[in-house]
Amino acid sequence: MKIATWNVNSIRTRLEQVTDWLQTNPVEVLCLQETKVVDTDFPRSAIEALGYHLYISGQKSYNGVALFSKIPLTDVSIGFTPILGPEVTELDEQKRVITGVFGDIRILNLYVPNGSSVGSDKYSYKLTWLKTLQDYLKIILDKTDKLCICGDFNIALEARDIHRKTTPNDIMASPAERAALTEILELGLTDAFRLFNQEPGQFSWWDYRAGGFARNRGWRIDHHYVTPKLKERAIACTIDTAPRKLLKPSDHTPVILELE
Amino acid sequence: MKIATWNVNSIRTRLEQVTDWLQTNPVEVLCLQETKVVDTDFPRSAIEALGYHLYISGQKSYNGVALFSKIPLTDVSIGFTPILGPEVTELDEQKRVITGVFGDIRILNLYVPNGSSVGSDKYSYKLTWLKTLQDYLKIILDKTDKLCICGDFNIALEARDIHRKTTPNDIMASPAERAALTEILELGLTDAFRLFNQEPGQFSWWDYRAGGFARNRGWRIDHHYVTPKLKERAIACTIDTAPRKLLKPSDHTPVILELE
DNA sequence: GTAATCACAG
DNA sequence: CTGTGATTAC
Repeated sequence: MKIATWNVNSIRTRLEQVTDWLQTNPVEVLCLQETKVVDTDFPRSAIEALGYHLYISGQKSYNGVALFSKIPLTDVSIGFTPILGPEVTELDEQKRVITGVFGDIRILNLYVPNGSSVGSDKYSYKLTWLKTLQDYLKIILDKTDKLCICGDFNIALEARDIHRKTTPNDIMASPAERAALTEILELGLTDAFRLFNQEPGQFSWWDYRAGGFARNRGWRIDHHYVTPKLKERAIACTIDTAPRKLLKPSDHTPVILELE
Repeated sequence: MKIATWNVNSIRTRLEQVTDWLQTNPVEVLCLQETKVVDTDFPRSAIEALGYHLYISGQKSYNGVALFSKIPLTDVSIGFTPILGPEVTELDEQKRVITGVFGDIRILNLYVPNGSSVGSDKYSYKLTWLKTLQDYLKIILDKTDKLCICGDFNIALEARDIHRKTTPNDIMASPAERAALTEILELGLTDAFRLFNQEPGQFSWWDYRAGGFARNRGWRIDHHYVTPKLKERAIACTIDTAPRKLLKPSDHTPVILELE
């Protein structure tokens, strides 16, 4: 089975590209981020017409996540609150978390905050959010040993995941962000992409500005993280750059994990 | 020779439609209104590539007029000020007037203010502007007997030029507007379109809202007004509705005057 | 209904 | 550079 993740930067603007992609890439599960639309305006029918069940959590203008699945998901939940309780409802105002179970695999789709710039209020929010995610995962991992977390993490952990040298002041590569994500992975999660590919220059996002894609000035910030039980079943993990080459593309491109 | 007028509602948005139209309608002169772009950003080269000389006067966001001509124009001037002097510079802040001479014919391209609603500040501005136009034309007509004024007048003089009954409160059909334009025409100008067509339901503008074009709920507000010497040479005056049928059209469509 | 700008976010 | 949304204008 295949599980893909794609930050589409507006599902309404990208709908045709998403449906086209699903027709040539009929993955079992597609995790979207930055849908940028409230649930009532989500273009459900175009996706349902392709045989997918939809689970969505969106807001006006910003953020928003969606899960498309070939079979109905069970135990779907939205946000941190269902697991962590009412102390975290404020963090759920931004729609960044949705999860459900496909067969025996829990899939968690995340849109990690960008953080804007190191030291900003948004940076603090990102670190708080990651700490909360860690708390959330501890509970989830008590309940399942087959978890696949995927999404736009807005963090690149290693130099080879970035087209240029970075400094501690670079958002998405700062020590505190990397430490927060590393602590999370130490709960027992593996970067599925690096099971199969050790090359530098493997990117999933290229800034729209200054011809980032044309010059391959990208970052690998869209990830699949899996528990040991799923690591055993991983067959491939690939980045599909084709959608990024289209006219009016998202700044991100899909990443696909294949499990047996 | 053919002289066309077209309110394009943004030359940048409509550029391809304009160049397509000029290729099938290689008129000698095209007068544009509502170009909505400052002169430095006007897409000159696409028009020049079709063999036209350009004379433009634009501003940011609003208004803006342009003259395209197959041969260089002489005695080009912009605004009322070159003729009426510094007392009218304030009226020239909005770019609505451009003129030049093609062979022996002076062409004056106008974008008359819309006026918003009867009694508003913009309505007063429209009436003041029309009074100033009258002063301007008195001087122009002292110098030439071959004048063709064309543009978006934002006034329909007769009931047959409008799809519905109007009241004195209707902008573009109010008595004061009609009187102001009638006084101008009494300087010796003739509506070229009505030399050839007496039918009602001949429109050049349809509101984008409520399917105005589909229901033919239009107004004839784009005109050619000519002096007697040009009236003698007029062969035809037609409205080309084809561009209004395209995807993402201007709300106006071209009107073409043919002279011998 | 369509387009332009601005402010905001990424 | 791209997207959304508020605003203004026609």
